[in-house]
Amino acid sequence: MKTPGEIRSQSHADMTLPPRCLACPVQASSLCGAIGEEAAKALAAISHRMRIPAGRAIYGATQPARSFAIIVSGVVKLVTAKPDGRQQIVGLQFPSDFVGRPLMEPTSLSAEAATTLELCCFSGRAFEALMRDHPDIERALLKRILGDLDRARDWAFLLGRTTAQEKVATLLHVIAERLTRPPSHEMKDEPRRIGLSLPLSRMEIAECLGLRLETVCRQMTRLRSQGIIATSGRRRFEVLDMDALKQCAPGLAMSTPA
Amino acid sequence: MKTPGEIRSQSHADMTLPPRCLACPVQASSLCGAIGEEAAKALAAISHRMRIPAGRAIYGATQPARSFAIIVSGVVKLVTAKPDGRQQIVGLQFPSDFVGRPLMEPTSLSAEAATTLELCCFSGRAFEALMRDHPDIERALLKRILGDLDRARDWAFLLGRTTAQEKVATLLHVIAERLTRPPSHEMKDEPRRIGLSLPLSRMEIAECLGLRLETVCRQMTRLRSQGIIATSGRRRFEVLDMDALKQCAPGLAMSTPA
DNA sequence: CGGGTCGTTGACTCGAATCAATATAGGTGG
DNA sequence: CCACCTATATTGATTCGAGTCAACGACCCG
Repeated sequence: MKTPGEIRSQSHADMTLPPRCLACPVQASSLCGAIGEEAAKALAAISHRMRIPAGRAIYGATQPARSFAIIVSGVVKLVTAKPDGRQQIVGLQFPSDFVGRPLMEPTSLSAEAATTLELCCFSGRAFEALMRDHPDIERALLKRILGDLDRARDWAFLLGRTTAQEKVATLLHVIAERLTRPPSHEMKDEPRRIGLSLPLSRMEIAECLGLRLETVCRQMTRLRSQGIIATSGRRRFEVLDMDALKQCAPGLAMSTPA
Repeated sequence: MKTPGEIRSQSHADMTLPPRCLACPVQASSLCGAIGEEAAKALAAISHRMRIPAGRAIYGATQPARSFAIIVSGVVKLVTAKPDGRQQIVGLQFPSDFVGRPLMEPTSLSAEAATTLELCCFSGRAFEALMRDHPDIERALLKRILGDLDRARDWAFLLGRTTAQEKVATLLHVIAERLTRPPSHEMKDEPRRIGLSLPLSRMEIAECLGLRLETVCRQMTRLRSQGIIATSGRRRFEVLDMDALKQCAPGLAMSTPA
């Protein structure tokens, strides 16, 4: 590794963000958009794009990988599995979210690609070193983790205090919100109808919500018969009436990214 | 690494930790024990002890208080309440845990004293300023928040994938663990029997676990009839067989503090 | 010592789980 | 390209755990 001398500070002035950053769909709403220009350039210098197929584990028991990433496209599911076979998806990470556990030892939690992913990766060592040099990176990360914490707690409310109907409606609403505005768009004329590709199977939805897959099916059938959503094929689905969907969901502060 | 400012470290050198810190039961296991001596002294300089009666809100909708604290004794419950009246306790904070939301706007989450509390408080502004000057404070905080995040996700597993029996057993186990070793004691000869004062009412336990209070009662009765726990009065309870209790609880990585 | 809150227990209901049978999508090889 | 095949999704019938409603009992306060 280069000594932290002249190269870093001097050549930063004329360094420019690489084209992939300038064209990055999540730049504005991700960690890189929340830090100073100099830090952003330094971060860009250690980043590389990576494409990961659906189903692959990013980290977990098998791979305690000390490497971090920002999601450019796709969805990551965070799974806890217990020895007796039960498992629960305890969180979803969407484009612009951060994935990884800087400073912390790996736990029983694992992260898997729910869909094909495009990641902007940072090697663990380099990222942690950069955090030390650039306080604003550390601060931005802290804010983001605090956002994750809020969402984890909203998730707990969802699991503890709602009916199957509300659970399914809320999850679909969150997915629709997070996947239809890849960059944190201002909510202009929010369209009533939107169509998208569901990043999760019925089984995975059930694992998110602490339900059985049959129950998820039934609730989706119900929402379909109420004219709130439509589905075709296994993954394509459409929100026909966003307001009605929101109606079915309790509180939900979950949608807002960190 | 200690290039910046001999002056600072020198003037701090003759400062000493106040007596209340030296005698503090949670010093070693809390944030202050995870930072450098200089930072610890600076933190001590802006801290003050505060006693809060059970039931009082620490922050929340009513009081978006920008002030932070470390719990010296007592238990804090984190509550989300929705307009329709439903509410869920989404986390408990025990002695040595950090309470507050630096850098973040207040949310719908509120924190309340479950028992009488003894807090070591920091004014929000001063603490945030100190974070800027002392990277190790910020780093320690980040680690702690990551620990909270893990626990929040364990909580989600508990709510989503377990029976009423397991929920109650797990919560009692966590409470017993966290309240019987105020400082992070090494697990020596873990006693089979321990007695303590339950920090939560049956109703609050139910709110933690997404259950009804009658269900909590029934499960406690069951554990009692199995000879695993004993209760007397409303708040006093005793673990008669720690192993059996652990047996009833699934995974639970929840007990370990950040 | 009385009153009210909190806890316990019982009888019954209901929502989601479970068990089981099809139906459909979407990929594969002929 | 089509027919087949398997994983996934849907629907139905039934069971069971937790919720609900209700009564009673115990603790703790003044």
